Amino acid sequence: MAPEMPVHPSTLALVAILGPTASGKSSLAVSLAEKLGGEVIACDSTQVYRGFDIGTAKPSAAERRGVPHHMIDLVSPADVFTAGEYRTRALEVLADLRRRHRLPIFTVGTGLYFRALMEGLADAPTRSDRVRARLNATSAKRGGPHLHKILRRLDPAAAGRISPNDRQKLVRAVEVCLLAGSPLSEVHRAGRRGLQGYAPLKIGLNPTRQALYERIQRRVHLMLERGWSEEVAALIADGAPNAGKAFEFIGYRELRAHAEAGQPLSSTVEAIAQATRRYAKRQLTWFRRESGVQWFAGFGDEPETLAAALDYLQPLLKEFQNAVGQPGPRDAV
RNA sequence: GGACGGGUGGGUGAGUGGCUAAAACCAGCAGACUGUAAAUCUGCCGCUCCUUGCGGGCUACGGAGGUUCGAAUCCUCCCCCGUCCA
Repeated sequence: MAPEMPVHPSTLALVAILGPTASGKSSLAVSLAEKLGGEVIACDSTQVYRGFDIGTAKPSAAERRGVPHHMIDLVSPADVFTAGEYRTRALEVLADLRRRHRLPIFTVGTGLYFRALMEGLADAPTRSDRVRARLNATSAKRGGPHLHKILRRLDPAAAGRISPNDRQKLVRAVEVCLLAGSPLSEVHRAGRRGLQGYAPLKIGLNPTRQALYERIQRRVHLMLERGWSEEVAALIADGAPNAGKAFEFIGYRELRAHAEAGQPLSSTVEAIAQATRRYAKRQLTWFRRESGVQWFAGFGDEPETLAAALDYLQPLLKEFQNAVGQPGPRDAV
């Protein structure tokens, strides 16, 4: 989307490709990077984990075709990575690309991370495992709605927005209230600082539901053929913690259950495909709300989609100085 | 050929006379989501009409009849499936 305001000389373009899993974001990103002088920045909560490669659809060296990729393989399986860390580190990457005059191209699978980057996060305390342990213990003892009662006292407005059954969000809300010493709603009201100096050009991939579901089904098999089970076995052998966040990822939890409890492979495959479909749906729900997205009907690896995306982007990119294929910085207007 | 058991909404499956358009779960669809987000949570889910109401009509528990004020639920016959006996 073209920026509404007059373009300040220091404003740079930023391309973001949004789409559900298996819609071909990575492929399109690499092609665009080649054509436009860009580098790829993954915006994906799972690809930051080292060792979790096949099931997170991390692009292989061959698929990257020499285009630099960022925000991949940042942490080990035992770590907990968060939206806040994503923002911090992605800002560093952006600064680096700015210095080198490269066009940032995001592949966005995790809507929250992208929003955290673009709109910022409130100045809230980071997660505290100590507080969480306490909250989880009491809520386990006193029942689910107990947390909700606490939150109603601390922050009635937030309590109104969060379901009494939503333990995860309740824990976070209470945690912030306790650590910040003021209601979460107030912390949010204080505002957040969004990304400055960039004009986001958003491309959405939206193949038909049926085609997407078929591709998901095929991709599960493909990943297994590439050695997904072996990867999981190796991760278990290397001591990747069972309780760790990374083993919550789709497919990894199912394959671990398959390896450990001996679930039949066919039902495992079905479970993975199903979970992936539901995930894709949630992603689409999120992306539909994203403003200024130019939607394309096909998959990102189809030549027509690439051509259409270029048609859309190239005229817009003329305004900015960080896209190659342009005659450099323009000195006359 | 005989003896049992069973056929319920897209699937699994509860329901043995009215409170049942029919539990629950799954699938599907829609939505929310500011540090776990591939997570977590919410709503809808036979068709249809409108004055959108704990509203009206229609269709529905293998098929056809019957009993009853009232049947997915009881009876009769038929069809299909499973197990066992011949």
